[in-house]
Amino acid sequence: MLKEERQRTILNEVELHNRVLLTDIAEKLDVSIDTVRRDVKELDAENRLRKVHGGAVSLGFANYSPSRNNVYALDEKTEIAQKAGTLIKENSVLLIDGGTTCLELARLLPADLSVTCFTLSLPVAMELLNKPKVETIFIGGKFSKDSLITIGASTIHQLSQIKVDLSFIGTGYVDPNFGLTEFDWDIVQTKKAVIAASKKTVLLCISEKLNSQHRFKTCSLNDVDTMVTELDPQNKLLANFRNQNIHLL
Amino acid sequence: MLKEERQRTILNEVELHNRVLLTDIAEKLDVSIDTVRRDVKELDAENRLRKVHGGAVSLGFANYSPSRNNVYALDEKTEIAQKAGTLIKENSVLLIDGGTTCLELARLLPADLSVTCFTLSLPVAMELLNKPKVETIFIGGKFSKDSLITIGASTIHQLSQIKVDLSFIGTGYVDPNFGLTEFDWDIVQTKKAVIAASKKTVLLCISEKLNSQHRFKTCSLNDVDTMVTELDPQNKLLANFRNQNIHLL
DNA sequence: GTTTTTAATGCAATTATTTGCTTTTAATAA
DNA sequence: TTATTAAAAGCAAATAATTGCATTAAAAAC
Repeated sequence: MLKEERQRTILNEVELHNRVLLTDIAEKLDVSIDTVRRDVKELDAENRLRKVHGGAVSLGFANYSPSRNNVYALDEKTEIAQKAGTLIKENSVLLIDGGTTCLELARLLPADLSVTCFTLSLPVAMELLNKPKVETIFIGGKFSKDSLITIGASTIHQLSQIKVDLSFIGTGYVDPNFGLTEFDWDIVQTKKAVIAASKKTVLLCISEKLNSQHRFKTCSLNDVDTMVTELDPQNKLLANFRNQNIHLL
Repeated sequence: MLKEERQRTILNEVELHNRVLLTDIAEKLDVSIDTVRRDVKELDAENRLRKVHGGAVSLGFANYSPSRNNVYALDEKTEIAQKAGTLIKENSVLLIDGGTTCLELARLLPADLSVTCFTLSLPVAMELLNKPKVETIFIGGKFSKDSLITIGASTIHQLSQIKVDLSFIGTGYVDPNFGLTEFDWDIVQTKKAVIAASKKTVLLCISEKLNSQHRFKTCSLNDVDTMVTELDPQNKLLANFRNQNIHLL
């Protein structure tokens, strides 16, 4: 039997059943497990399936790479995400909110970082699933089609059941006096629940949003522990945010 | 024997069987293996076949373009999804499982269909969020990186709290006697919970999976109400699946 | 028609791949 | 934790590919 035939058969099995055991394949093809292992290794290297301990799984839809071409102020957000990343400790339990800045944080998580990560954002979850050592737990609920996060009573109830070490949130608007505010009431309720579920909360916020406000209040500025912007903490734009019992990064 | 003639024969063999062994050809044409090797090398250089260790394969055989839509047996799955779609009633509450066939169902939901749709699959959720009139509710929990669905105690508990009109599930393996089986124990538990949370359950399954089985059992065949394959319900491949108290579509 | 040149083929020696087996190391499950 | 199972690494036998060379067949030149 030709190697190509064998690999074709393996791919078929994987595509058909999504997941196969090397031992099953070896038996089916009547070759040694070593051969199957080597084949699967090759196919994995060619990105035609994914090798896992004891078998192989279909790539299927797993290779999702959303285009981040049209992200507003991507450079600033990347800068923020990088700074925020330094706050993460190995083996801690995180919660990552929605929004493009938080998404960027998820994307930049190192591949060798072991953490447990809750999220209620669909794009963030997609990113986290690319990180081999991140255990991802999704907070379910009704989806907001606009923000791609889950919202509503069920989401909030589930958040009330957990307490994470560190959460990263975004906000629509932030002001030294009015605190964090949003346009959408449901989102505010969800963010409140996120903050309540966190020992410490980190706000990721591009400087452009500083000194802006809207109708619904999420929390006061000193309810969050750290605020990360793309600016140097000494920057004078942040003057009003000092002396607010908040750590600037 | 002319070289041209020989090469023509080789190509015929390759097209006919998708693959050939050099030794077989040499014997069949009664020339030395060297000659066959040289012929195949030439044909490979002319891109008329692909030379591999020990033989040759047809171009179509190994043809794999990573950019192309990568879903195995997409046509069959589309056919299944279309048939399954006819079972959906306006304003009903659905639950859609993971897997590429279920994903295809989600993709093909009409834009004007108003339904409430639960899911535990991340890709399915992505699709549903494109449907303006579908209210999407995600069943949260720990993510399986392989299958991109949520699994585990929390997921199952949440499933126990709901009762949907109609659920669509896939399966890894299905056999008239052994019923629906899977490779993964966690997935079986989740699927059990899905079935329990449904007034009616529809199994989407391409015919290639018929009469296959694996180690963990999800349920018996008659625990699902309808099975949809790409085949005509009268097809003889489905003979063993009739008289199983199951509706074939 | 003969000679020369060129191409095609088969053979043998060498080199490279493939494969299964064994041992060691790593990962997972109980 | 310990026991079990899988992966990796190294080895050896079998098989395939490559190369150079000799022989034969075909084509071209004289």
